[in-house]
Amino acid sequence: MTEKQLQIVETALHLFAEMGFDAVSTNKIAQEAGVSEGLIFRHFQNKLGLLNAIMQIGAEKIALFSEQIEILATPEEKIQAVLELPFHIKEDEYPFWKLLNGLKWQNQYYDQTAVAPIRNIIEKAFKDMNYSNPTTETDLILAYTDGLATSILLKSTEVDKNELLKTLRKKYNWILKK
Amino acid sequence: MTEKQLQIVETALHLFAEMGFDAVSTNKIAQEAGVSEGLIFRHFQNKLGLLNAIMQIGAEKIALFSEQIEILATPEEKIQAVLELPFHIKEDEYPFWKLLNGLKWQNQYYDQTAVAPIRNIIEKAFKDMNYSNPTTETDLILAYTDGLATSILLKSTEVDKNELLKTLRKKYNWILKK
Amino acid sequence: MTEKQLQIVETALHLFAEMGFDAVSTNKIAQEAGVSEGLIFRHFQNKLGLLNAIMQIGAEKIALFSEQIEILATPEEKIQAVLELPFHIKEDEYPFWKLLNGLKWQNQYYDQTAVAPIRNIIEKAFKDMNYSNPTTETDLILAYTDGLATSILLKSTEVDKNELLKTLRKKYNWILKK
Amino acid sequence: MTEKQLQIVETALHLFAEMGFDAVSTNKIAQEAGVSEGLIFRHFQNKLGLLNAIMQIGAEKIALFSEQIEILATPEEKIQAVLELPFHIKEDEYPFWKLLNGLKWQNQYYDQTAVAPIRNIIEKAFKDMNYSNPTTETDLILAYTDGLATSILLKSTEVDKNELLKTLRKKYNWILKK
DNA sequence: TATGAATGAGGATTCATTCAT
DNA sequence: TATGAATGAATCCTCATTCAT
Repeated sequence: MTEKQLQIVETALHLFAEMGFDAVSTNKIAQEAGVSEGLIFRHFQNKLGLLNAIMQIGAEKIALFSEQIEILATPEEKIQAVLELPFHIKEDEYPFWKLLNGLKWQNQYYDQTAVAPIRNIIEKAFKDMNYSNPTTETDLILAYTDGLATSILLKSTEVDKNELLKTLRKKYNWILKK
Repeated sequence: MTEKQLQIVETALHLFAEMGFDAVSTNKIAQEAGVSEGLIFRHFQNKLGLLNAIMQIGAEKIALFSEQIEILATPEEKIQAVLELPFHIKEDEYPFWKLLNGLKWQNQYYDQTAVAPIRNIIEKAFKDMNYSNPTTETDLILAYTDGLATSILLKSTEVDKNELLKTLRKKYNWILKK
Repeated sequence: MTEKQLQIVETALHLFAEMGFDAVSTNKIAQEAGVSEGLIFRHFQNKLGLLNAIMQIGAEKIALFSEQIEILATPEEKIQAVLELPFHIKEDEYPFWKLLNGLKWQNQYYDQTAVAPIRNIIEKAFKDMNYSNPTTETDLILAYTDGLATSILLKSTEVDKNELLKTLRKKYNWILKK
Repeated sequence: MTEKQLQIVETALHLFAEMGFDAVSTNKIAQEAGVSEGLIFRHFQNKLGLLNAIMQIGAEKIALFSEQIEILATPEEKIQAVLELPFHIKEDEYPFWKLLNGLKWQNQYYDQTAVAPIRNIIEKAFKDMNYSNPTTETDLILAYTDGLATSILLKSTEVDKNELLKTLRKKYNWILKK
């Protein structure tokens, strides 16, 4: 990716994350990125192509996350790691996660392949732990993860992440109790 | 509200919920509602006015929920009731909740006054139970609620709600453990 | 058709005829027609829809021509009538014929169904006259008609139509000779 | 002309001929010619310059035709030769003639100097034959030529050129009759 | 010579909104 | 109340053209 392509992608990501894909015009992206509008289309074909490029970059980051989790020793550690994922998102990755979460609610654009690897890890972990209903347990864990991420991403200034994590950890033995 | 106003509101709600506010044109709403485009503006001033009307109706429903919860006897029951809210959303209320969740990620449109009453209930419940950190506990409960709602709303066909609720309930004593 | 629709169709026809379909912008049509650009799309969906509307109107005129020719008594009269068609095009119909001729050379847009009825008349006439090769004779007549139309439409100021017709008529007995 | 220049000219000619000058983008020409878009402008200044280059090459070919006709012995032979020109266009010259014919109908682009020499030959021939109205006779011959060319160029697959020429030739004595 | 990134004006089209009826 | 014609600003996108390499 050239520098200008990166500028476009970064700018678009931030704008999409804050305002939503449809609420951001290509003109606005171009202006804020300091490039001509035409350049967006030369590099990404169309607005959706730009979104896809952004999502692909994000999907690669998620894949990295997954790999790091998969090498953990025990299923319990894996589950805990996923549950704590929201707490380890760096601030500069917030826009991507905001975008991903926002798109979930628009069935024209949402492609859930990006997050699928994470679900697989959890489901396998519960199976390894011989849970009778690994799918349901997975749903519960992911719902919790999802809710925590939402809280952190949207209320970052108000929520005390450390306090939240500390309190969450006290509940682990119960969360995992069969 | 006249019948035509209702048609407009209902149609818009469904479309907004599935596609997102910005992705739905007033023309599309008018067509699907079987009314003229002008009528939307006569009744709701502008597109945002229509959204506000929808949100107000929804806020009233949430207020009803809140009232029903507030009359419960113990704080534990209240917390449990909130946590189980997602399981009691009727299918015809899905669109409103989808819309609300989608809008959360677009800071131009989101108004969180609608859901504030619920937070107040939980926070007060934890205080009544003499928790040392009621705010954090509230955040955790609401995050879980939020995640469960997301799961149910977006994967309604795949998720077995009964199974999920049964498994969730097994964890209550721990969830609430100080 | 409302008055504004007619204005659009008329203006577009003239511009398309003089400059070619692709060389005329919808903005230009709107300005010259004294309407907003949006109105073109409300009434005709898109630029091609506008072209189709124009062509349909023209096709109806051609159909009228055909009917008038078909009621002639003898095959010879019919052939002569077709050959003289170019001389009877009224000035206000020039734009349509210019457009039709220009489009012939662009295989994206050309639809030859409009002129098909005329060919049928000629071919049948030659059959009725027991020509051994009615198809070829038809090709020759239509080529001549086509060339005459081209000459008249493009060089109207320079060509003396009366003189041309007079000279043409001297050749009829030979043109039709088997 | 370098090889790349030729590629550009050839490709552009074919595309212009099939789709029309305005309907072909320089980008498309570059892609189909396998060169960069910038090269078109280095060699031909602008899109119109490319068209002019094409037309000039064609004009030279027409000039060659003219010379071959002018050396014929009698005026009758010359007229016949022009009338039969369409039958002697080689398939690889079709695109140029198609382009020329298409441009006739777009008064921004059309330059009729290319075909002027042919008209002069005919007009002189009729004068040499002491026709009283050589201009009108010329118009008729050229209209016929033009119509025949149109038929051959646009319906090459359907029209049997040999049959057409044979039938045409039967009519010569009459065509030329004063 | 040749490339391809970059531009910005202009393209068709859609949009929310207004207005006469 | 309700329609639907009409608007014009804004949308996404394409275009011919330029320029650094």
